[in-house]
Amino acid sequence: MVAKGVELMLRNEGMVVDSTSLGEDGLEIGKIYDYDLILLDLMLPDIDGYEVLRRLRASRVDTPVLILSGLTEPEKKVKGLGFGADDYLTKPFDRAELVARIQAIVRRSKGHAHSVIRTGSLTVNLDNRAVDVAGVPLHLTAKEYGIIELLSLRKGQTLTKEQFLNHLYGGIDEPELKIIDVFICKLRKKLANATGGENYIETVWGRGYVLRDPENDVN
Amino acid sequence: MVAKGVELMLRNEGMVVDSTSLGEDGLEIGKIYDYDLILLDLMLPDIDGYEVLRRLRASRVDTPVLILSGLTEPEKKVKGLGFGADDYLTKPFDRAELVARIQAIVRRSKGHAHSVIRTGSLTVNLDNRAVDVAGVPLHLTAKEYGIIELLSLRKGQTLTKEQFLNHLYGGIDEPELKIIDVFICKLRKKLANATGGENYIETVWGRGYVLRDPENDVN
DNA sequence: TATCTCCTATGCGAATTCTCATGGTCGAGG
DNA sequence: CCTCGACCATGAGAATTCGCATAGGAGATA
Repeated sequence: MVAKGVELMLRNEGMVVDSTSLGEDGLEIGKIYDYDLILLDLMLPDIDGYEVLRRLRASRVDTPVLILSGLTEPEKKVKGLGFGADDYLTKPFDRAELVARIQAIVRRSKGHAHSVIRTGSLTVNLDNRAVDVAGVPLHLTAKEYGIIELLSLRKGQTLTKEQFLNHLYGGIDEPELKIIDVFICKLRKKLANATGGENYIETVWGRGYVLRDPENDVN
Repeated sequence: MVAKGVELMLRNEGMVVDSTSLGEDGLEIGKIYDYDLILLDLMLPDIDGYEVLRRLRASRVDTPVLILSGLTEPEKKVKGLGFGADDYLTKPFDRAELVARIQAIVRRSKGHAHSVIRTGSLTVNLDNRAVDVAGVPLHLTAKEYGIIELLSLRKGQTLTKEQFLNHLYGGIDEPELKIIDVFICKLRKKLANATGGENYIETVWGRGYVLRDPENDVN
Protein backbone atom coordinates (compact mmCIF):
# COMPACT_ATOMS: atom_id res chain seq x y z
CA MET A 1 0.00 0.00 0.00
CA VAL A 2 2.72 2.45 0.97
CA ALA A 3 4.79 1.49 -2.06
CA LYS A 4 1.88 2.08 -4.41
CA GLY A 5 1.17 5.47 -2.84
CA VAL A 6 4.77 6.55 -3.15
CA GLU A 7 4.93 5.23 -6.69
CA LEU A 8 1.93 7.31 -7.71
CA MET A 9 3.34 10.36 -5.96
CA LEU A 10 6.65 10.07 -7.78
CA ARG A 11 5.02 9.40 -11.13
CA ASN A 12 3.08 12.61 -10.59
CA GLU A 13 6.43 14.32 -10.27
CA GLY A 14 7.37 13.01 -13.69
CA MET A 15 9.63 10.23 -12.49
CA VAL A 16 9.71 6.74 -13.94
CA VAL A 17 9.14 4.16 -11.23
CA ASP A 18 9.29 0.38 -10.91
CA SER A 19 8.15 -1.09 -7.63
CA THR A 20 7.85 -4.40 -5.86
CA SER A 21 6.68 -5.30 -2.39
CA LEU A 22 9.13 -8.12 -1.78
CA GLY A 23 12.72 -7.65 -0.69
CA GLU A 24 13.95 -10.59 -2.72
CA ASP A 25 12.39 -9.25 -5.91
CA GLY A 26 13.72 -5.78 -5.24
CA LEU A 27 17.19 -7.22 -4.76
CA GLU A 28 16.99 -9.02 -8.09
CA ILE A 29 15.80 -6.10 -10.19
CA GLY A 30 18.08 -3.73 -8.30
CA LYS A 31 21.01 -5.87 -9.38
CA ILE A 32 19.91 -6.19 -12.99
CA TYR A 33 18.81 -2.67 -13.85
CA ASP A 34 20.84 0.47 -13.65
CA TYR A 35 18.51 2.74 -11.67
CA ASP A 36 19.19 6.33 -10.70
CA LEU A 37 17.97 5.58 -7.18
CA ILE A 38 16.60 2.78 -5.06
CA LEU A 39 13.94 3.66 -2.51
CA LEU A 40 14.14 1.01 0.18
CA ASP A 41 11.53 0.43 2.85
CA LEU A 42 12.91 -1.32 5.93
CA MET A 43 9.59 -2.97 6.71
CA LEU A 44 9.37 -5.79 4.18
CA PRO A 45 7.24 -8.93 4.35
CA ASP A 46 10.07 -11.36 3.60
CA ILE A 47 13.61 -10.22 4.41
CA ASP A 48 14.99 -7.31 6.43
CA GLY A 49 15.60 -4.07 4.51
CA TYR A 50 19.10 -3.92 5.91
CA GLU A 51 19.76 -7.33 4.46
CA VAL A 52 18.64 -6.11 1.03
CA LEU A 53 21.00 -3.16 1.28
CA ARG A 54 23.87 -5.32 2.50
CA ARG A 55 23.46 -7.82 -0.31
CA LEU A 56 23.13 -5.07 -2.90
CA ARG A 57 26.41 -3.59 -1.79
CA ALA A 58 28.00 -7.04 -1.55
CA SER A 59 27.07 -7.53 -5.21
CA ARG A 60 28.89 -4.28 -5.99
CA VAL A 61 25.69 -2.46 -6.88
CA ASP A 62 26.46 1.17 -6.16
CA THR A 63 23.10 2.63 -7.08
CA PRO A 64 22.21 5.31 -4.52
CA VAL A 65 19.81 4.04 -1.86
CA LEU A 66 17.33 6.14 0.07
CA ILE A 67 15.94 4.32 3.09
CA LEU A 68 12.34 4.77 4.17
CA SER A 69 11.45 3.75 7.66
CA GLY A 70 9.06 4.13 10.53
CA LEU A 71 11.90 3.78 13.00
CA THR A 72 13.06 7.08 14.41
CA GLU A 73 15.87 5.95 16.67
CA PRO A 74 19.17 7.64 15.85
CA GLU A 75 21.15 4.40 16.23
CA LYS A 76 19.01 2.81 13.56
CA LYS A 77 19.77 5.76 11.34
CA VAL A 78 23.49 5.26 11.84
CA LYS A 79 23.10 1.59 11.14
CA GLY A 80 21.41 2.31 7.81
CA LEU A 81 23.91 4.89 6.72
CA GLY A 82 26.76 2.63 7.85
CA PHE A 83 25.71 -0.06 5.40
CA GLY A 84 26.01 2.35 2.52
CA ALA A 85 22.66 4.10 2.28
CA ASP A 86 22.81 7.63 0.92
CA ASP A 87 20.00 9.10 2.94
CA TYR A 88 17.33 8.21 5.43
CA LEU A 89 13.73 9.35 5.80
CA THR A 90 11.29 8.41 8.53
CA LYS A 91 7.62 7.79 7.92
CA PRO A 92 5.34 9.54 7.67
CA PHE A 93 7.34 11.70 5.33
CA ASP A 94 6.48 14.87 3.54
CA ARG A 95 5.92 14.58 -0.18
CA ALA A 96 7.94 17.68 -1.01
CA GLU A 97 10.82 16.56 1.19
CA LEU A 98 10.93 13.12 -0.34
CA VAL A 99 11.02 14.58 -3.84
CA ALA A 100 13.67 17.12 -2.88
CA ARG A 101 15.87 14.48 -1.27
CA ILE A 102 15.54 12.16 -4.22
CA GLN A 103 16.51 14.94 -6.60
CA ALA A 104 19.38 15.97 -4.36
CA ILE A 105 20.76 12.43 -4.14
CA VAL A 106 20.44 11.78 -7.85
CA ARG A 107 22.00 15.13 -8.64
CA ARG A 108 24.84 14.52 -6.20
CA SER A 109 25.50 11.00 -7.46
CA LYS A 110 25.78 12.29 -11.01
CA GLY A 111 28.16 14.99 -9.88
CA HIS A 112 25.90 17.85 -10.91
CA ALA A 113 25.67 20.72 -8.47
CA HIS A 114 22.62 22.28 -10.10
CA SER A 115 19.76 20.72 -11.92
CA VAL A 116 21.02 22.33 -15.12
CA ILE A 117 23.42 20.40 -17.32
CA ARG A 118 25.50 22.28 -19.86
CA THR A 119 27.25 20.60 -22.77
CA GLY A 120 28.87 23.06 -25.14
CA SER A 121 26.15 25.53 -26.05
CA LEU A 122 23.49 23.00 -25.10
CA THR A 123 21.63 23.47 -21.82
CA VAL A 124 19.28 20.91 -20.29
CA ASN A 125 17.20 22.09 -17.36
CA LEU A 126 15.99 19.08 -15.39
CA ASP A 127 13.62 21.13 -13.26
CA ASN A 128 11.34 22.39 -15.97
CA ARG A 129 12.37 19.95 -18.69
CA ALA A 130 13.51 22.76 -20.98
CA VAL A 131 16.35 22.65 -23.50
CA ASP A 132 18.33 25.66 -24.77
CA VAL A 133 20.88 26.01 -27.52
CA ALA A 134 23.00 29.10 -26.96
CA GLY A 135 20.18 30.61 -24.95
CA VAL A 136 17.52 29.97 -27.58
CA PRO A 137 14.81 27.61 -26.33
CA LEU A 138 14.42 24.43 -28.36
CA HIS A 139 11.01 22.82 -28.59
CA LEU A 140 11.21 19.09 -27.97
CA THR A 141 8.48 16.50 -27.57
CA ALA A 142 8.29 14.45 -24.38
CA LYS A 143 10.22 11.49 -25.74
CA GLU A 144 12.83 13.63 -27.45
CA TYR A 145 13.41 15.35 -24.16
CA GLY A 146 13.72 11.99 -22.43
CA ILE A 147 16.52 11.05 -24.81
CA ILE A 148 18.53 14.23 -24.39
CA GLU A 149 17.96 14.12 -20.64
CA LEU A 150 19.50 10.69 -20.26
CA LEU A 151 22.33 11.61 -22.61
CA SER A 152 23.04 14.70 -20.52
CA LEU A 153 22.81 12.88 -17.19
CA ARG A 154 25.40 10.39 -18.42
CA LYS A 155 27.38 12.50 -20.81
CA GLY A 156 30.61 10.94 -21.99
CA GLN A 157 29.10 7.52 -21.33
CA THR A 158 27.90 5.27 -24.12
CA LEU A 159 24.26 4.35 -23.63
CA THR A 160 22.57 1.35 -25.19
CA LYS A 161 19.16 1.48 -26.77
CA GLU A 162 17.90 -0.75 -23.99
CA GLN A 163 18.93 1.88 -21.48
CA PHE A 164 17.04 4.56 -23.40
CA LEU A 165 14.01 2.35 -23.60
CA ASN A 166 14.13 1.78 -19.89
CA HIS A 167 14.54 5.45 -19.13
CA LEU A 168 11.65 6.43 -21.39
CA TYR A 169 9.15 3.71 -20.58
CA GLY A 170 10.10 2.27 -17.22
CA GLY A 171 9.95 -1.31 -18.44
CA ILE A 172 6.21 -1.36 -19.14
CA ASP A 173 4.55 -1.44 -22.55
CA GLU A 174 7.77 -0.77 -24.42
CA PRO A 175 7.81 -0.30 -28.18
CA GLU A 176 10.44 -1.69 -30.55
CA LEU A 177 14.10 -0.86 -29.98
CA LYS A 178 14.21 0.85 -33.36
CA ILE A 179 12.19 3.75 -32.05
CA ILE A 180 15.35 5.02 -30.36
CA ASP A 181 17.01 5.41 -33.78
CA VAL A 182 14.07 7.48 -34.88
CA PHE A 183 14.18 9.81 -31.90
CA ILE A 184 17.94 10.18 -32.13
CA CYS A 185 17.51 11.13 -35.75
CA LYS A 186 14.85 13.72 -34.98
CA LEU A 187 16.88 15.10 -32.11
CA ARG A 188 20.02 15.42 -34.21
CA LYS A 189 18.07 17.23 -36.87
CA LYS A 190 16.63 19.72 -34.39
CA LEU A 191 20.01 20.23 -32.74
CA ALA A 192 21.82 20.67 -36.05
CA ASN A 193 19.19 23.17 -37.04
CA ALA A 194 19.67 25.17 -33.84
CA THR A 195 23.45 25.01 -33.61
CA GLY A 196 24.18 25.41 -37.30
CA GLY A 197 25.44 21.93 -37.97
CA GLU A 198 27.24 20.94 -34.80
CA ASN A 199 26.79 17.28 -33.86
CA TYR A 200 26.57 16.49 -30.16
CA ILE A 201 25.24 12.97 -30.37
CA GLU A 202 27.81 10.47 -31.51
CA THR A 203 27.05 6.95 -32.68
CA VAL A 204 29.05 4.13 -31.13
CA TRP A 205 28.65 1.39 -33.63
CA GLY A 206 27.14 -1.78 -32.18
CA ARG A 207 26.85 -0.19 -28.71
CA GLY A 208 24.66 2.86 -28.72
CA TYR A 209 25.04 6.64 -28.44
CA VAL A 210 27.10 9.16 -26.46
CA LEU A 211 26.74 12.85 -25.79
CA ARG A 212 30.11 14.30 -26.68
CA ASP A 213 31.24 17.05 -24.35
CA PRO A 214 33.65 19.36 -26.22
CA GLU A 215 35.17 20.50 -22.91
CA ASN A 216 36.13 17.00 -21.87
CA ASP A 217 37.37 15.84 -25.24
CA VAL A 218 40.73 14.13 -25.31
CA ASN A 219 42.68 15.22 -28.41
CA MET B 1 -19.94 20.30 15.79
CA VAL B 2 -17.55 23.24 15.96
CA ALA B 3 -15.32 21.65 13.30
CA LYS B 4 -18.26 21.17 10.92
CA GLY B 5 -19.39 24.77 11.43
CA VAL B 6 -15.94 26.15 10.73
CA GLU B 7 -15.56 23.85 7.76
CA LEU B 8 -18.75 25.15 6.19
CA MET B 9 -17.75 28.73 6.89
CA LEU B 10 -14.38 28.31 5.21
CA ARG B 11 -15.84 26.45 2.24
CA ASN B 12 -18.15 29.40 1.79
CA GLU B 13 -15.03 31.53 1.54
CA GLY B 14 -13.89 29.36 -1.34
CA MET B 15 -11.34 27.38 0.61
CA VAL B 16 -10.80 23.64 0.29
CA VAL B 17 -11.17 21.98 3.67
CA ASP B 18 -10.62 18.51 5.11
CA SER B 19 -11.69 17.98 8.69
CA THR B 20 -11.69 15.36 11.39
CA SER B 21 -12.81 15.44 15.00
CA LEU B 22 -10.07 13.20 16.38
CA GLY B 23 -6.56 14.39 17.20
CA GLU B 24 -4.98 11.12 16.14
CA ASP B 25 -6.66 11.23 12.74
CA GLY B 26 -5.72 14.87 12.27
CA LEU B 27 -2.13 14.04 13.10
CA GLU B 28 -2.05 11.32 10.47
CA ILE B 29 -3.52 13.31 7.60
CA GLY B 30 -1.57 16.39 8.62
CA LYS B 31 1.60 14.38 8.20
CA ILE B 32 0.64 12.88 4.86
CA TYR B 33 -0.83 15.83 2.98
CA ASP B 34 0.86 19.10 2.20
CA TYR B 35 -1.73 21.56 3.47
CA ASP B 36 -1.46 25.33 3.32
CA LEU B 37 -2.66 25.54 6.91
CA ILE B 38 -3.77 23.37 9.80
CA LEU B 39 -6.54 24.69 12.02
CA LEU B 40 -6.12 23.02 15.38
CA ASP B 41 -8.70 22.99 18.17
CA LEU B 42 -7.20 22.42 21.60
CA MET B 43 -10.32 20.71 22.91
CA LEU B 44 -10.20 17.26 21.37
CA PRO B 45 -11.98 14.09 22.52
CA ASP B 46 -8.87 11.88 22.47
CA ILE B 47 -5.50 13.60 22.83
CA ASP B 48 -4.48 17.12 23.85
CA GLY B 49 -4.17 19.67 21.03
CA TYR B 50 -0.74 20.61 22.25
CA GLU B 51 0.32 17.01 21.91
CA VAL B 52 -0.87 17.01 18.29
CA LEU B 53 1.15 20.13 17.58
CA ARG B 54 4.23 18.77 19.34
CA ARG B 55 4.12 15.51 17.43
CA LEU B 56 3.54 17.29 14.13
CA ARG B 57 6.64 19.39 14.67
CA ALA B 58 8.60 16.38 15.91
CA SER B 59 7.78 14.69 12.59
CA ARG B 60 9.22 17.71 10.77
CA VAL B 61 5.84 18.84 9.48
CA ASP B 62 6.20 22.58 9.08
CA THR B 63 2.71 23.32 7.81
CA PRO B 64 1.53 26.55 9.46
CA VAL B 65 -0.76 25.89 12.42
CA LEU B 66 -3.49 28.21 13.68
CA ILE B 67 -4.76 27.26 17.10
CA LEU B 68 -8.40 27.61 18.04
CA SER B 69 -9.30 27.55 21.69
CA GLY B 70 -11.79 28.50 24.33
CA LEU B 71 -9.00 29.17 26.81
CA THR B 72 -8.25 32.80 27.24
CA GLU B 73 -5.35 32.68 29.66
CA PRO B 74 -2.24 34.43 28.32
CA GLU B 75 0.11 31.73 29.60
CA LYS B 76 -1.73 29.16 27.51
CA LYS B 77 -1.29 31.40 24.52
CA VAL B 78 2.44 31.55 25.07
CA LYS B 79 2.55 27.79 25.46
CA GLY B 80 0.87 27.28 22.11
CA LEU B 81 3.10 29.68 20.24
CA GLY B 82 6.14 28.20 21.93
CA PHE B 83 5.44 24.81 20.44
CA GLY B 84 5.53 26.24 16.98
CA ALA B 85 2.03 27.49 16.29
CA ASP B 86 1.79 30.43 13.93
CA ASP B 87 -1.21 32.15 15.43
CA TYR B 88 -3.83 31.79 18.11
CA LEU B 89 -7.52 32.61 18.18
CA THR B 90 -9.90 32.29 21.12
CA LYS B 91 -13.51 31.21 20.82
CA PRO B 92 -15.94 32.63 20.14
CA PHE B 93 -14.14 34.11 17.18
CA ASP B 94 -15.27 36.44 14.48
CA ARG B 95 -15.74 34.90 11.07
CA ALA B 96 -14.04 37.77 9.24
CA GLU B 97 -11.12 37.75 11.63
CA LEU B 98 -10.57 34.02 11.26
CA VAL B 99 -10.57 34.32 7.47
CA ALA B 100 -8.23 37.31 7.56
CA ARG B 101 -5.79 35.55 9.87
CA ILE B 102 -5.80 32.41 7.80
CA GLN B 103 -5.07 34.40 4.67
CA ALA B 104 -2.33 36.35 6.42
CA ILE B 105 -0.59 33.20 7.66
CA VAL B 106 -0.81 31.44 4.32
CA ARG B 107 0.47 34.54 2.55
CA ARG B 108 3.38 34.86 4.96
CA SER B 109 4.31 31.18 4.70
CA LYS B 110 4.38 31.36 0.89
CA GLY B 111 6.75 34.30 1.04
CA HIS B 112 4.51 36.79 -0.75
CA ALA B 113 4.93 40.31 0.60
CA HIS B 114 1.75 41.44 -1.09
CA SER B 115 -1.21 39.34 -1.88
CA VAL B 116 -1.48 40.68 -5.42
CA ILE B 117 0.21 38.99 -8.35
CA ARG B 118 0.59 40.91 -11.60
CA THR B 119 1.26 39.27 -14.95
CA GLY B 120 1.15 41.70 -17.85
CA SER B 121 -2.16 43.49 -17.57
CA LEU B 122 -3.56 40.64 -15.50
CA THR B 123 -3.94 41.13 -11.76
CA VAL B 124 -4.80 38.38 -9.29
CA ASN B 125 -5.69 39.46 -5.77
CA LEU B 126 -5.29 36.56 -3.38
CA ASP B 127 -6.99 38.35 -0.51
CA ASN B 128 -10.39 38.81 -2.04
CA ARG B 129 -9.96 36.28 -4.85
CA ALA B 130 -10.57 38.97 -7.48
CA VAL B 131 -9.09 39.13 -10.96
CA ASP B 132 -8.56 42.30 -13.02
CA VAL B 133 -7.55 42.82 -16.61
CA ALA B 134 -6.10 46.31 -17.07
CA GLY B 135 -8.09 47.48 -14.08
CA VAL B 136 -11.39 46.05 -15.29
CA PRO B 137 -12.74 43.39 -12.93
CA LEU B 138 -13.25 39.97 -14.46
CA HIS B 139 -15.95 37.70 -13.14
CA LEU B 140 -14.67 34.17 -12.56
CA THR B 141 -16.30 31.18 -10.92
CA ALA B 142 -14.64 29.53 -7.93
CA LYS B 143 -12.87 26.83 -9.93
CA GLU B 144 -11.83 29.22 -12.68
CA TYR B 145 -10.27 31.41 -10.02
CA GLY B 146 -8.52 28.38 -8.54
CA ILE B 147 -6.89 27.70 -11.89
CA ILE B 148 -5.65 31.24 -12.47
CA GLU B 149 -4.54 31.46 -8.84
CA LEU B 150 -2.26 28.44 -9.11
CA LEU B 151 -0.98 29.61 -12.50
CA SER B 152 -0.14 32.99 -10.96
CA LEU B 153 1.46 31.55 -7.84
CA ARG B 154 3.75 29.45 -10.04
CA LYS B 155 4.02 31.61 -13.12
CA GLY B 156 6.68 30.56 -15.60
CA GLN B 157 6.41 26.99 -14.30
CA THR B 158 4.63 24.25 -16.23
CA LEU B 159 1.84 22.76 -14.15
CA THR B 160 0.34 19.36 -14.78
CA LYS B 161 -3.36 18.66 -14.68
CA GLU B 162 -2.76 16.55 -11.60
CA GLN B 163 -1.33 19.57 -9.84
CA PHE B 164 -4.40 21.63 -10.72
CA LEU B 165 -6.65 18.85 -9.50
CA ASN B 166 -4.74 18.75 -6.25
CA HIS B 167 -4.94 22.50 -5.79
CA LEU B 168 -8.65 22.65 -6.56
CA TYR B 169 -9.90 19.62 -4.68
CA GLY B 170 -7.36 18.86 -1.99
CA GLY B 171 -6.91 15.25 -3.00
CA ILE B 172 -10.36 14.01 -2.01
CA ASP B 173 -13.31 13.26 -4.24
CA GLU B 174 -11.53 14.46 -7.35
CA PRO B 175 -13.33 14.57 -10.70
CA GLU B 176 -11.81 13.49 -14.01
CA LEU B 177 -8.59 15.07 -15.24
CA LYS B 178 -10.43 16.34 -18.29
CA ILE B 179 -12.25 18.94 -16.25
CA ILE B 180 -9.04 20.98 -16.20
CA ASP B 181 -9.23 21.28 -20.00
CA VAL B 182 -12.71 22.63 -19.65
CA PHE B 183 -11.78 25.28 -17.12
CA ILE B 184 -8.68 26.29 -19.05
CA CYS B 185 -10.85 26.68 -22.11
CA LYS B 186 -13.38 28.84 -20.26
CA LEU B 187 -10.64 30.90 -18.67
CA ARG B 188 -8.88 31.54 -21.93
CA LYS B 189 -12.12 32.66 -23.51
CA LYS B 190 -12.84 35.10 -20.70
CA LEU B 191 -9.27 36.39 -20.72
CA ALA B 192 -9.18 36.77 -24.50
CA ASN B 193 -12.47 38.62 -24.31
CA ALA B 194 -11.13 41.02 -21.69
CA THR B 195 -7.67 41.60 -23.16
CA GLY B 196 -8.70 41.73 -26.78
CA GLY B 197 -7.11 38.48 -27.85
CA GLU B 198 -3.95 38.23 -25.78
CA ASN B 199 -3.14 34.69 -24.67
CA TYR B 200 -1.56 34.32 -21.26
CA ILE B 201 -2.05 30.60 -20.74
CA GLU B 202 0.28 28.54 -22.86
CA THR B 203 -0.13 24.82 -23.56
CA VAL B 204 2.88 22.59 -23.02
CA TRP B 205 1.94 19.55 -25.02
CA GLY B 206 1.91 16.37 -22.98
CA ARG B 207 2.89 18.21 -19.78
CA GLY B 208 0.35 20.84 -18.84
CA TYR B 209 -0.03 24.60 -18.86
CA VAL B 210 2.10 27.67 -18.02
CA LEU B 211 1.26 31.28 -17.32
CA ARG B 212 3.53 33.24 -19.63
CA ASP B 213 4.93 36.38 -18.05
CA PRO B 214 5.78 38.89 -20.82
CA GLU B 215 8.20 40.68 -18.48
CA ASN B 216 10.28 37.57 -17.92
CA ASP B 217 10.40 36.44 -21.52
CA VAL B 218 13.81 35.61 -22.91
CA ASN B 219 14.25 37.06 -26.40
C1' DT C 1 -38.64 28.04 -10.11
C1' DA C 2 -34.82 30.05 -12.46
C1' DT C 3 -30.04 30.58 -12.64
C1' DC C 4 -25.42 29.53 -12.04
C1' DT C 5 -21.80 26.34 -11.63
C1' DC C 6 -19.65 22.00 -12.11
C1' DC C 7 -18.83 17.85 -14.34
C1' DT C 8 -19.08 14.14 -17.98
C1' DA C 9 -19.25 12.89 -22.62
C1' DT C 10 -18.28 13.50 -27.36
C1' DG C 11 -16.41 14.78 -31.95
C1' DC C 12 -12.87 16.82 -34.24
C1' DG C 13 -8.36 18.26 -35.34
C1' DA C 14 -3.59 18.43 -34.24
C1' DA C 15 0.72 16.74 -32.32
C1' DT C 16 3.14 12.92 -31.26
C1' DT C 17 4.56 8.21 -31.25
C1' DC C 18 5.49 4.15 -33.58
C1' DT C 19 6.21 0.90 -37.45
C1' DC C 20 8.06 -0.10 -41.64
C1' DA C 21 10.65 0.22 -45.93
C1' DT C 22 14.65 1.70 -48.22
C1' DG C 23 19.20 2.72 -48.76
C1' DG C 24 23.63 3.65 -46.58
C1' DT C 25 27.54 2.40 -43.39
C1' DC C 26 30.52 -0.38 -40.74
C1' DG C 27 33.71 -4.13 -39.85
C1' DA C 28 35.01 -9.09 -39.38
C1' DG C 29 36.69 -12.83 -42.04
C1' DG C 30 38.06 -14.60 -46.01
C1' DC D 1 40.70 -5.65 -50.89
C1' DC D 2 36.05 -7.64 -51.16
C1' DT D 3 31.89 -9.42 -49.55
C1' DC D 4 28.32 -10.24 -46.55
C1' DG D 5 25.67 -9.73 -42.68
C1' DA D 6 24.53 -6.77 -39.07
C1' DC D 7 23.67 -2.28 -37.87
C1' DC D 8 22.28 2.60 -38.62
C1' DA D 9 19.89 6.85 -40.93
C1' DT D 10 16.04 8.68 -42.77
C1' DG D 11 11.52 9.51 -44.65
C1' DA D 12 6.59 8.33 -45.16
C1' DG D 13 2.63 7.41 -43.19
C1' DA D 14 -0.46 4.70 -39.98
C1' DA D 15 -1.90 4.51 -35.26
C1' DT D 16 -2.31 6.61 -31.12
C1' DT D 17 -2.62 10.06 -27.79
C1' DC D 18 -3.68 14.60 -26.50
C1' DG D 19 -6.04 19.07 -26.46
C1' DC D 20 -9.97 22.11 -27.76
C1' DA D 21 -14.58 23.23 -27.95
C1' DT D 22 -19.16 22.45 -27.05
C1' DA D 23 -23.47 20.39 -25.46
C1' DG D 24 -26.20 18.82 -21.92
C1' DG D 25 -27.37 16.91 -17.36
C1' DA D 26 -26.91 17.10 -12.27
C1' DG D 27 -26.61 19.64 -8.43
C1' DA D 28 -26.30 23.74 -5.77
C1' DT D 29 -27.92 28.42 -4.98
C1' DA D 30 -30.84 32.34 -4.89
